[in-house]
Amino acid sequence: MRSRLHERFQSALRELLAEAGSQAPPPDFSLEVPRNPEHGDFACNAALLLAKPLERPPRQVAEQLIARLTAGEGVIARAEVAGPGFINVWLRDERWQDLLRSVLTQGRRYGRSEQAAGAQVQVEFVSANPTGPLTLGHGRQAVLGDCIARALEAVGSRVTREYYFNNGGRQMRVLGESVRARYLEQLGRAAPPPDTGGDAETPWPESIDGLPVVFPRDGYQGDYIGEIAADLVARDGDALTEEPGEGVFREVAEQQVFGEIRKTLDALGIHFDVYSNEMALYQEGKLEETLADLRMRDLVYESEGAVWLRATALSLGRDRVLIKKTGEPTYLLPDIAYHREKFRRGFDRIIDVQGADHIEQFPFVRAAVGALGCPVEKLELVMNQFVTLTRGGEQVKQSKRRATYVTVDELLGEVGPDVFRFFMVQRKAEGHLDFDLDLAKDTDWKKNPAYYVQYAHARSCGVERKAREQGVAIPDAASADGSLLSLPEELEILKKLGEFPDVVARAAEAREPHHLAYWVRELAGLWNPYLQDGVRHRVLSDDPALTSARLGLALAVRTVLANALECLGISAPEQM
RNA sequence: GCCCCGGUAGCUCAGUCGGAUAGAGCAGUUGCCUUCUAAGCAACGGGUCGGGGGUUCGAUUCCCUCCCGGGGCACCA
Repeated sequence: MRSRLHERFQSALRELLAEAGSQAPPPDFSLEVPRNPEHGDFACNAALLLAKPLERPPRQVAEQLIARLTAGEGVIARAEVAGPGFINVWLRDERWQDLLRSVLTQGRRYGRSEQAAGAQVQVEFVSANPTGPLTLGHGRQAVLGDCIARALEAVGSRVTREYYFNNGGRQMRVLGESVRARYLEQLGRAAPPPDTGGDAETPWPESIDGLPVVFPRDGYQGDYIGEIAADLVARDGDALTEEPGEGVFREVAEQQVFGEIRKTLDALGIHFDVYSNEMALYQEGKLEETLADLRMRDLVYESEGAVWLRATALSLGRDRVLIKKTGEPTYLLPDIAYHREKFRRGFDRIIDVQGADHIEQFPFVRAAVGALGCPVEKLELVMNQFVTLTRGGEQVKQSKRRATYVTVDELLGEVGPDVFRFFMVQRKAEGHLDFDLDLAKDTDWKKNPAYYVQYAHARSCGVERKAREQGVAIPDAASADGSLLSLPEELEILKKLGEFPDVVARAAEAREPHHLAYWVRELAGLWNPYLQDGVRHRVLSDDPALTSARLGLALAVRTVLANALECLGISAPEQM
């Protein structure tokens, strides 16, 4: 609806400019749905922008534009100049009523488009290393990344969802050592680690009561480590006590932890197309290759026994270590190699979704792959801030170190995936998110926005069920007739439905799926009261024509609610 | 100290590449209504858009500066 009107404005602008002998291209004007309905269905600021190049007062320009817009047949019912020179436009009611038919015709496709048809996009997200269960921050990112992917798919992109993890470095070794220590403890061959209260100054004894302390100082304290160890004891008894290093334990732990992560993601309805890892890059020689190519461009030097990236030559603030003096790479080198592979795989667009604690690294990766000749304008970063959890009106303390953080699994157990997803996606990514557990657990549909939206859908289905029971014919795309939908609230709902394709497009382009969550809440906020009223208007009434029209509206709203929820990966139940 | 992100109603937050009288939900007050699924509708109250300066027809939005909160500034991930 908006895009057609936008074209009309654009051609009117061109005419006006040409007439005045101006070579200037039409300015980038706005055409928006105004907050205040008294300002029309759409409001346009074009005349204000054109006033200067045309050297005429804005209101006069507006008049001339209106004359051109309203000439000939009309989707436009009326247009008027307002304020300093805005043009407010009202469309004919029929234009909105026709939406009923077009929504029902398009069905599940309504809202989708081909704006980005065929674009190959990679979205990399979560990418948590398999050292423990997913935390709320990961959960937020999982939902965010998946919703971005869904929005992109809705505008025609072909999306590869990808999960990359580091499994070659020190953290995985510590993971293995932690499991080994618990294993030995359970067999009575090692002492449990002392509680230092997280204080790095407290000494770490080599043994307690004659038993060695094997648990590493920076080991993983979560219960899941002990569980993995217990599995090993049950499976192999004490056969592993003589294992030389942490290797066996590390492999088992990685497999187990990663399996759990995938289960969690499954429960969230998130499925990755590709899992990449650091070890594969090693095995394929990608690190050496990348290092050699960087060296060729004089971006590598050695100092203090380490190998450095000369990032200052790429106008970054400082140089950074690529290979530690221990001979082990930092995460920077594999990250650079990995991103280079992304470019080689031919994506049109590469989107990294990363937590706020990771963004420091991004400029270095981008600069490095840029220096290696990759078209970095295709690479973009979506950053997401942390999640805090509020329970009983108080913030829940989270400490990764002491493993007292709340996991995605725990929360899913309390609220289920639909509520979890809705709450995680409803805030813009770059802002902090306060997860209000009391509200999330509240099953009162009126209060809990996730249920409120789902309930709007379920109710519409209920209306249809009731209609069938009463033997009322269910309208379809061919028989639906919106022309009887003339109550203000009905037109308002139709206009809302008309916004949906624009909302999807915006969510996709801006990588901001929270707009969808807001918008669908607004639609439900119009529809639930409409159904609730039942006095001023009933869907099922004595008037067959009106019943058919309103039933058509119910079907259309239900379709759009379902489509919007689909974009958010949330189910649209037919009953609640 | 430097970098990134926030600061909008009592609370949680939207706010369209600069637009008109700044919005929603929840919470509060008042009146009405009694339902196609679990009550809804209407009205009211509530704001120096963190402070100050600048840019211009116009700034919550852009620039500068300061304050507050979160995160980051490793040969940790």
